[in-house]
Amino acid sequence: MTSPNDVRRNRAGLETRQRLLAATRELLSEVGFEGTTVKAICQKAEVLPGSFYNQFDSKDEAVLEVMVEAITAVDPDPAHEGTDTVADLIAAYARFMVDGQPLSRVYLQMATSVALTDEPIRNQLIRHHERRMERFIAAARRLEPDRDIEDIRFRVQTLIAALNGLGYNWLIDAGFDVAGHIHRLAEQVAEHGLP
Amino acid sequence: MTSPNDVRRNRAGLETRQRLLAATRELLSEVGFEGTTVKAICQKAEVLPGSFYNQFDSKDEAVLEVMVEAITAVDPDPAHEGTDTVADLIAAYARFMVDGQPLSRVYLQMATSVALTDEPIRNQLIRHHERRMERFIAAARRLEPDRDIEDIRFRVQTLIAALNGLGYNWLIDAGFDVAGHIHRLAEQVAEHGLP
DNA sequence: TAACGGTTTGAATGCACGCTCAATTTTAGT
DNA sequence: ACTAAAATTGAGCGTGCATTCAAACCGTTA
Repeated sequence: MTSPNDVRRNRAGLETRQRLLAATRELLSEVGFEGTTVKAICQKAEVLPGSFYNQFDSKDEAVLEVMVEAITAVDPDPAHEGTDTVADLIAAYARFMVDGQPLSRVYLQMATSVALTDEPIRNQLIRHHERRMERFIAAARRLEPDRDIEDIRFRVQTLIAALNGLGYNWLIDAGFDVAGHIHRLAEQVAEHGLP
Repeated sequence: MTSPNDVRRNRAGLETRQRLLAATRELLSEVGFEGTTVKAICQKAEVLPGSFYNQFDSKDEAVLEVMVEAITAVDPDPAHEGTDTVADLIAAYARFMVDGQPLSRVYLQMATSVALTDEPIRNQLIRHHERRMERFIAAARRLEPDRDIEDIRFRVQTLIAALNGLGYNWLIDAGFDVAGHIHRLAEQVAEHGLP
């Protein structure tokens, strides 16, 4: 066991761990899961394979840690839960996309690669998605209390799908202005309610 | 060269080729690009590796063929271009998703895995996406001729992103009712115009 | 400063991958 | 039936992957 929680570590070791995690993040975001090899991680982190395995039991352990990081990073500012508006939530997603790099790119990629074959990751993603849905729905009911709850649910699902879809556009075509597009979407919702 | 166009082939060879392509489609859809190994393809097609390489120069050639297949399959009924409505196009996408399996799953996966590192595939995807945008925009202008063209462009982009996003939901959570959701979306557009 | 233990080293291991090939069998035109 | 080309066989090759390990190296603390 070399898990960081049950072993007394030196400062040097913790630094190495951080460098390895940063390298894993960047590689996952740039070249995807296939291209993220232990050798590449070690080269980027300027560390030899033996040190990698002093910090992690396996390659998957490092990758998993970055992915869980990515999933939790999508949920912005949990303190405001219960008071944020739909426009707030949409804007927060745009911010996560652009400022949250490279983690945001990892998040988008994950959904259609590792999540398909890795049961725990998939379940975590699905649970996260449901939580996000509920938060959007709560905000939408505050915005339009009179609208039918089923209708709100349907519209929120479509809205979140659109946000993710725009993210995928951006993932493939780096020139696509996600932030601008999502910002305009947020304005529209603020003015005219859910689409 | 073992390309099927410039070599005289026997019936047996063509059948083997079809079986190998079918196996590749299914594997890409079920286990993604990583899990799709030559050995797995051959086992599923009940063929030995030597025969695979009698039909294809490389694993990538077979995978590429399936991916191009998937990209072109999204464009439904090109004959109706110029007369179809937005609701038609949306409904056609729902049909492709459900009936077009396993090709539709390959299409969705591709965008966030292979397309990131494979330049030709990425360009083909981007070009395809633009063509689809134009077709939706043309239909939207027929539906609402008075609306500002930039506004239509923005709404269509959001709409297509939502369709793709719903597809990704379904990719991860097989229980998600894409067809139903997209159908409801088509109805809404038919009644109240673009969201 | 001694010594215990975490850290780094880098060569080495085993394995799964894509891919090859000479021998053999099957197909199809004559 | 003959024959030339196509298809199949399956052992085997090289490569690059994740991972291991004994030895050397330092940080920390008593």
